[in-house]
Amino acid sequence: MTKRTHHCNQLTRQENDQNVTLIGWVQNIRKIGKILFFTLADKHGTTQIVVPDSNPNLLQIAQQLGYQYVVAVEGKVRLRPPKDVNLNMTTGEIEVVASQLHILSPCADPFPLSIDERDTVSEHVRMQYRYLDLRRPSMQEALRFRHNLCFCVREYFHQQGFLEVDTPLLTKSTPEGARDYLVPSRVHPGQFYALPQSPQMFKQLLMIGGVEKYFQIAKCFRDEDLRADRQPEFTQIDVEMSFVEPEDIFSTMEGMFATIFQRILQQPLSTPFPRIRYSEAIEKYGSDKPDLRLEIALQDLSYIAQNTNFRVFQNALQQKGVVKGICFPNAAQHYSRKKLDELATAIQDFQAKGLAWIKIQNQQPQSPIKKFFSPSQLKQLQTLFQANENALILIVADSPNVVHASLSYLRNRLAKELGLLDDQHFAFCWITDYPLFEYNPEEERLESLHHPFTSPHPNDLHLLEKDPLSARSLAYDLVLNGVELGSGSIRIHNPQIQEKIFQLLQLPQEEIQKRFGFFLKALQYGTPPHGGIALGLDRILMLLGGFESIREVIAFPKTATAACPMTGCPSEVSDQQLNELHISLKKG
RNA sequence: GGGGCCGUAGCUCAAUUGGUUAGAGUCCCAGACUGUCGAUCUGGUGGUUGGGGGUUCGAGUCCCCUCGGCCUCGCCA
Repeated sequence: MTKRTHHCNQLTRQENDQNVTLIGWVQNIRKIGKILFFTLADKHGTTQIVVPDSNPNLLQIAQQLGYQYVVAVEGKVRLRPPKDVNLNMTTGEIEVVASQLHILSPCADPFPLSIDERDTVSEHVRMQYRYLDLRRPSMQEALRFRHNLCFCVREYFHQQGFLEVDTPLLTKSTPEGARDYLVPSRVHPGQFYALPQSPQMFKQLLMIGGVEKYFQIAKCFRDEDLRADRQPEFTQIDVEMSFVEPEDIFSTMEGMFATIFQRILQQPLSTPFPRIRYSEAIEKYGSDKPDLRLEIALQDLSYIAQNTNFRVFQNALQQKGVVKGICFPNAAQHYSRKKLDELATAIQDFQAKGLAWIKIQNQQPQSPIKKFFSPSQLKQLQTLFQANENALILIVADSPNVVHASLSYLRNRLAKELGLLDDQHFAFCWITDYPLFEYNPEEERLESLHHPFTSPHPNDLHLLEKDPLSARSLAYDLVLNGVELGSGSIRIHNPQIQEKIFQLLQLPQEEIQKRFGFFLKALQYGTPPHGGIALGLDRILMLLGGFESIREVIAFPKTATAACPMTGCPSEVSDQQLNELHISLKKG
């Protein structure tokens, strides 16, 4: 095959007069009289090729060229006439005068999408022809970005003395948590492997195995409904360390991000990241994944509300609810009655029954509920929210969960609508001191908030029996710009405590042995204190790269229904395959 | 499982209150053009309006079902 001597972003006036060979895809052909120009593109860039009128045989071959043909061009570099220099191209000072053209591969017509970045192509078509979509420079850049970041992560952990260890993809189903993807066993009729939701138990077993510092860029699988930032298979930066406390994990990960920012983004990153206790995050921002690009916090006005005549506030407070609000300066004129109604409708998703609002306009509070407040109460409100002219205060009265979910949503939504969020700014924070358990009212039992291997907070061990819901854990989340990047914890290394947790989760002894027996056994043989974290690699790339969806940083992503329009998976399989797997399908 | 938006030429879109033969740009084909670079100019090809059913004199438009895409609530230890 013809070998290329240069790539398509390489030639400058330095190479003037040199004989070169380039190989690439034909981008666009311009025929002017008897001269023919075309742009040749490879992954590095583009170069203009001229087929001169002095070579009729070559022109004849050039006539056969079409969009996205793969062609090898032999020719001589020459400087363009000064008036025809194209400053938009790296190679715009030169062109290659073709002496030979070899069509290596023609391209089917019609071409199903445009490679040109200036054109928009629907995402469905992009997914169907992902291999063509990938030819777009922005997608090449996204793939390179992902590679560079992974490379940087591996180098960082390597230098810190970590070992990257592969863990199995065919493993044991451990209910609790997300729905598993199952793989039927041919050799064991009626039995199934599960694809890992995370390598959780394996990385702990590696600690028991004396590895001390483990990391892995690990594929994980969860059979749950999708979102813009959720795929059925995704990638985690998975980390586990022995003999550590939370702060050791924090500084290790901060070091990783500092390295990424320095090498990949070439911008400074301020460390350490702020640490915020879970309870404080909920009180101040209504969420355990606050967007700290925005300083505005929620305010509790229950003490004012309880003295007003407003029935809605009274009722909420009587039912152990709260009245809280959030104030946006300079927002009043942007929110008409109609838009405020839309906000009220939107928070119905979170079971909120209503939205109260106050605008400060012409130095006066304007509000449908103004009549329920005395002048001094209005004054108190304005002071509490530091509400100046043109401020907009949004208030929700309900149970704490509803109030926090609603106001957190409104905080994010208005910040976005008002253009207060700079996507070039990266605000990290650690959320700490999570509760160990939450109550599942449907199953009438406790559930682990993080996972059942999470160590209780040492100061709260005494609460496990009498008030488990008040017990804190040594779990933590890392949040970036309002998105949860991942979570981790210090693990339980004491088999008695681990068994105690399983009991509190009301797992029957038999069940515990069946699911986790091997793991409890392992804990008995000298388990080092250990802990770790797992971060969503795709989400990190999405945020640092300024993408709207993690699909943009995954070469071959799936749709919202977990399908692939390109390969057509999932798909039916033959009866023979099913027979071998001892599976019969339900009719209907 | 629920809610919202969407589906018209290969691609990106338009089509008035339900009213003539569903248009435009681009792509492709042919011709013209000796410095273009999203070339330009002239002409041409290209349609099961996602699919099925219904209402109507008449459906891209209204109704029902269905398929597909995107967003979102629930869900995601």
